[in-house]
Amino acid sequence: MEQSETPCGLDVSLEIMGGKWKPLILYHVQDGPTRFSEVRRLIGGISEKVLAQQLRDLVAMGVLERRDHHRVPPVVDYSLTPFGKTLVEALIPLCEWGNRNRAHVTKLSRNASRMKIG
Amino acid sequence: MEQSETPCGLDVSLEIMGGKWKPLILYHVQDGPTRFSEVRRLIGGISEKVLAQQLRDLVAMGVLERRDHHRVPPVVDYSLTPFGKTLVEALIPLCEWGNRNRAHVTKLSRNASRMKIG
DNA sequence: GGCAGTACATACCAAAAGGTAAGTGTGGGA
DNA sequence: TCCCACACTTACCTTTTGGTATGTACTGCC
Repeated sequence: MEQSETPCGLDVSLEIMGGKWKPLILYHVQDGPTRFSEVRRLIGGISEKVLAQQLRDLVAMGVLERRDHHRVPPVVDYSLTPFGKTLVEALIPLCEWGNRNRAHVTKLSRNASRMKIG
Repeated sequence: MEQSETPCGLDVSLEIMGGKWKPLILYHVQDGPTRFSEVRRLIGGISEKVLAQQLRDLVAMGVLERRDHHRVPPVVDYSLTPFGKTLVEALIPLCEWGNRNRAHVTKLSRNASRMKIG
């Protein structure tokens, strides 16, 4: 990206939210403080280990805030920082694009894997 | 994602453009037909092998079109399909977000790696 | 023949990301 | 005492992605 001549900030955005799970985590936390187990449930299919790791990164990058309620059993929730909210706003178009094109892409994926086999 | 209760199409978008290089490729091809070597130059830091692989995927998913000019030396260019254009449009907010927050994120990255060492 | 330019492909490996299984700490209740 | 719920952590492994080095195909030129 260092040699790019056009202004593209995707390297920056991707540094924060790149990967399989971070975009989804950010999306699902947008409605307010969300508990670890609830984040996991909303996303589906992510292991506790990977979720913990990804949340830790997002907190470190200042887009998520972690609040420990000091209870037993533990109660911890995660919410977007103001900074994080700006990022999620930038993610929404991509989310909507996905929704609009879900059927089409599903078909494409099937065709693509057929071509690989054939 | 299957168990998600809120409509989030990010799984779909990420299926097409997920990963280190695809977003950047899509961004850099938006101005019209772009040759393999030019894509590589614009992006910077990507190997020929990985570029070829990523372009192949994007063509397979119908967001890029490959045109071979049947010359020697070979002349091949890649351009966005109409479908691909809609995707790049959805990527622009993320790109702009990255540009706006580049300095802030650079600082965060430095702090994050310091914390890991310390 | 060798060399050039271009767009790949192949072989093998490194690095990163993700996954499964089991473990830890804490207070509360039976 | 044991068991529970919750949010993690640790150990070890698998899968995916990216990387380096080299090779291939093609025509034209010296």
